[in-house]
Amino acid sequence: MKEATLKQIAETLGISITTVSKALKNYPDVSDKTRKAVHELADSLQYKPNSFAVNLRMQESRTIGVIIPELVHHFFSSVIDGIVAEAEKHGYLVIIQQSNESVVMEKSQVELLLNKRVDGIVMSLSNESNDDEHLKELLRRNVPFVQFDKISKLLNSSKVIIDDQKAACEATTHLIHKGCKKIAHIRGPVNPQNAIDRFLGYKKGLEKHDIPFDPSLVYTCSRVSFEEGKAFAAQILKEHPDVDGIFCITDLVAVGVLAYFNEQKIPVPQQVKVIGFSNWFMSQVITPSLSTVEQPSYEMGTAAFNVLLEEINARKENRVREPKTVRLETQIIERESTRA
Amino acid sequence: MKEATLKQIAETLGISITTVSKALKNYPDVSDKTRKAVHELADSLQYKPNSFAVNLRMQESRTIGVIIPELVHHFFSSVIDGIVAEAEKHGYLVIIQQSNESVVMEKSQVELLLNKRVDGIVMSLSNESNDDEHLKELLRRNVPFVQFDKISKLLNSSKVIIDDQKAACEATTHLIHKGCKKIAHIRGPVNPQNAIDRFLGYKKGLEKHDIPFDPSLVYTCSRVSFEEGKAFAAQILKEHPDVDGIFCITDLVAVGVLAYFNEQKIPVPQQVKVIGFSNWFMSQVITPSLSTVEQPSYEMGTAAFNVLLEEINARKENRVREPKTVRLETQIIERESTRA
DNA sequence: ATAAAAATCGAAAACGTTTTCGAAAATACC
DNA sequence: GGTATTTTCGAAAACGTTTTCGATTTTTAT
Repeated sequence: MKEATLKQIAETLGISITTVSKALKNYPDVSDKTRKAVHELADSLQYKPNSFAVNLRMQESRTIGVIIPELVHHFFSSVIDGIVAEAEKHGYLVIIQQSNESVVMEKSQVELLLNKRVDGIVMSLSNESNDDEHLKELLRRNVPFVQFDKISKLLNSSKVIIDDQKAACEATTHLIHKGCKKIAHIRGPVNPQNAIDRFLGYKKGLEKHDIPFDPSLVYTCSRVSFEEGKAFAAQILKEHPDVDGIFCITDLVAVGVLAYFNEQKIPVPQQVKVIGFSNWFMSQVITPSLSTVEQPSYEMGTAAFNVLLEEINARKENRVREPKTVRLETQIIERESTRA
Repeated sequence: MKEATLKQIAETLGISITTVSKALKNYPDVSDKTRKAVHELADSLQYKPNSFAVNLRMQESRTIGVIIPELVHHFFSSVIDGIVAEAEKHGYLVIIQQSNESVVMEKSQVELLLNKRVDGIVMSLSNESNDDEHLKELLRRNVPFVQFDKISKLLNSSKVIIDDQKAACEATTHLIHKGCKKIAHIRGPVNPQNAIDRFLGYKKGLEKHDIPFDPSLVYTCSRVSFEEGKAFAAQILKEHPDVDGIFCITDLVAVGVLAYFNEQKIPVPQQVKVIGFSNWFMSQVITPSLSTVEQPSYEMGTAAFNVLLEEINARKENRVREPKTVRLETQIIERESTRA
């Protein structure tokens, strides 16, 4: 049994396709009688407009693409949650792609989404992304496009971000207020803008409180993993036994640090205080619970979709539109790992 | 600047659309000279076939839909990871939908995906799902469809699952082998098949070792949350102070239990041993680390896609195909929470 | 009654592709 | 040279919808 079409309905009712189409969309120029007849038949046949045809005719798919570095990740899955929920409200569907932190994948995925002619793209960059060419291409082709979280600062696109530098400065300040004198920073990889900004925020936090910046206290993750957190914790303890505070690029790393300290029976927060970033769910359930920076992930998702929607609509109406940047607020969450 | 089309290429080259199309697809009946010319022009114009038109013509979108109860969830995001990765290998894109554990949403999302005419649907049921009508409709309309994890057993569709009953029996047995005499079970909601099966497995595990089943030792979650885990831990301790083992429907709940025991300084595993289910990432980083049942989530995703793909191809070739059930292996992972 | 206005309908183009089938051109054969 | 064969090409239909614009019918006004 095939799907019902306008043609079928038209033929069985002895009217034209045009009229059927208009009847279903409640155009004013169709009589009540035929409108009703059409609706009834359509219902009984379970008629659904063929979206392939609608897409072709309307030149839109009501589908957007999202590219993120990693799916199994508390932050990113929360953002996607927000995007999908907001998209659904507006009748859009969401295609998910995962770059696995590789620019090559990222490029081929952008390509793929472009070929699929999605109405727009939301994207958080992979750590490798030093190459902007595929993103510039998006702008050149005037594809609705918004970056979030891990962005390319130079690229003149719409963005949804937090103020990483400010947040990191606040996190560092939090440690200082809790009495830390010698604070290490486990930072993210060199490329991503937010790793850079958080590092700068750490530095600024120190400077503000007249603590000299010591580059040997900065440890750089490559994979930003739990294991790296553990390893760096050990290294920090060996190289700087008097460290009394650690600010980590993200909660996952901080949890690694805590795990090592647990193993070694290093008392947290008494000997060392630890603060993470992003407020992963995990952070509130471990012992000791982890202080962190709340990053409104779900809201980033909804905001990203809404900015994208504006761009989509602008393009549809042939309006020019300046890229827009939405900056969301963060907040320090104090838990056991930094109690005085 | 508009996207290039076959027509454009045909006109500038002074040949027909047909020939351009064939040249690009390397049909044998086009001369080397024109083929080359077409390819060159197409490349320079960055021609990409309009997928809307291709979809309409070919009656397929190379896109599948996935409906899950919850996105921000270690298990489900891992499954999706697997689905997306496998789909990408085969040139398919994946649309994600989230039912938020509501049948109403689930129904409207099935509807939506059907209207979008995705090539197939992969789905894990919401806890509420007692109503099968929308799923039966999928089968009636012969839509390629596979269920995973939380399935409707009665529905004659393809499935990718684990043997929940066996796994739960093994988990219970594990506790018994570690010396537990009085084992409580925090079970999932009443509807989902896997909650039922895990409960049955628990019962069977007890019976096998001649431990009488005591219904008052079974606690039923409604939201399967961390908080519920904490609350039930307290309740168990009050109602059955001599409980020495707890088998939890999932790691999240088990982590709640551990959190409560940590607070109350109840020694785990000395006084009570705890085992969870699913091997969430969290479970290896908490203290004490949580014993659990490894559920191959990523593999469930890849398997689900591959089964779906078989169905899609069968339908394309008008073959009839019996629904297929893939059963994946589980494995007990012993950690600190059940050490003797 | 007729003319003007309003209501109702449908033909046709367009969206861009794929594929069938027959025609034309080029090559081969005798 | 003519015929048979192979290469190369293109017209046209089809996928199913939306929308413009003109035609027809009905209603209202005079």
